Amino acid sequence: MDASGVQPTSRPGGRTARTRAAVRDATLAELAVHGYAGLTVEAVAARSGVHKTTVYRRWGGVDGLVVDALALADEDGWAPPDTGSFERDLRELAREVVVTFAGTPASAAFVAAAFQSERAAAALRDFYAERHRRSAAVVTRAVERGEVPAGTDAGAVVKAAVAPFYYRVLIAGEPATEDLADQSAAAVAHAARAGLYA
Amino acid sequence: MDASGVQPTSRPGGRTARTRAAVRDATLAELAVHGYAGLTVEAVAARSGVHKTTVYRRWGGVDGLVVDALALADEDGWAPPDTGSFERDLRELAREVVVTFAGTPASAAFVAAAFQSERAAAALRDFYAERHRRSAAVVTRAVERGEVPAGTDAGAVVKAAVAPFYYRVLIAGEPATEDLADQSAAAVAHAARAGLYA
DNA sequence: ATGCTAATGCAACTGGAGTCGCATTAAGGG
DNA sequence: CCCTTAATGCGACTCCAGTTGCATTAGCAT
Repeated sequence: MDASGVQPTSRPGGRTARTRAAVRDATLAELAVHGYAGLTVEAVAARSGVHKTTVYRRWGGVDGLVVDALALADEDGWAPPDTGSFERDLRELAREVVVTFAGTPASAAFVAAAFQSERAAAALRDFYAERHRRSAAVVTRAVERGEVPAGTDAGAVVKAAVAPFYYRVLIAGEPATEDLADQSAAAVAHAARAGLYA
Repeated sequence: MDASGVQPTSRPGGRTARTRAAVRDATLAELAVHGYAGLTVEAVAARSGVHKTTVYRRWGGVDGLVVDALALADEDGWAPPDTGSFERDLRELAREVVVTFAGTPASAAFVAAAFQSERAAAALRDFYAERHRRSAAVVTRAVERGEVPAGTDAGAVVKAAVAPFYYRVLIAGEPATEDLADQSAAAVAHAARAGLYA
């Protein structure tokens, strides 16, 4: 599938690439200032210097802008932590979530977009599926080291460790701290070692 | 605070009450069919037989409609399970989340609304704060029975147990099953008994 | 270089969300 | 029962997101 969500072009030359980059940058800037609820095609067009008709034609609307921005995040070379210790890996994973939400204003916007648009929802599902696929290595290595019993559900472990932060920040509207990351990682690691995620 | 979010009326007589009930019902019906993204004041007005001007005046917009509907859920007499066992209580709590999301189309809409409107976000925060306040009894009773060490953070325990379901259903876009509820409850109970949420 | 055409720019148009001023209805007090 | 006025009904109006037809610019092949 076309990871970007933007219609492929048969003429990917200089101007087209410049347009796309300008729109992408403008989208992230607008998201940082106004959030998804305040994201408008018109503002992105004005900020990027690209005509709004062009934005509508190539991105389809605000949801397409977000999908394109999300595809960027998917293309980064992210890899899960590898500290040599299961619990420390989980802790780093959880801390990363906290830091990302605090430092990347667009992250909550991606979730907000998913609630408004099926296209954005599909892109977000793909994004998280890929993250979880990569994160499974944390559990695999723990099994190899004998820290965790074989047959442990890697996906369930990773999701249990990070879910409280998404829940607090996005659903319940509470702040999340790194202390909570330590607590969550310790609790999940303890249960996983006992074989409760098998 | 005015739990409903609707402007209080100095004439709460028959017609006003009928109007509000009709609009509330229409809102829930529209949410069930179109979700929050497809919720329009015009459709609610048409379905309820109330003029759209009235809806705008009393509810302010689509977000107000959702806030009012959410206030209803807040007024129910919900109480956390009390099975006599810590782990079974947690399991019931988690299963309730799964069942509610499967059976109440409006539940996801409340979260979606919170991403679009500060009013809705505040209402949802209040809703969850109240839920957690009531749920803390599960942990309190477990402490009294000696199942869990004193000083355990009740909020953290409850959130850890239910967060994976919100995460899966709302963020990652995966289905949630009752089997996962059992797994989550067992893992959290195990960690709590070990004093990891103190 | 030059012609073809994909990609973009541009302005006018459409449609629906939300507002406003005024008319009408009915709740509640006397 | 009648009077006051809160609450609602009603239609016209504004405003902005999104669309459309046509003009212009610039990739890319020859």
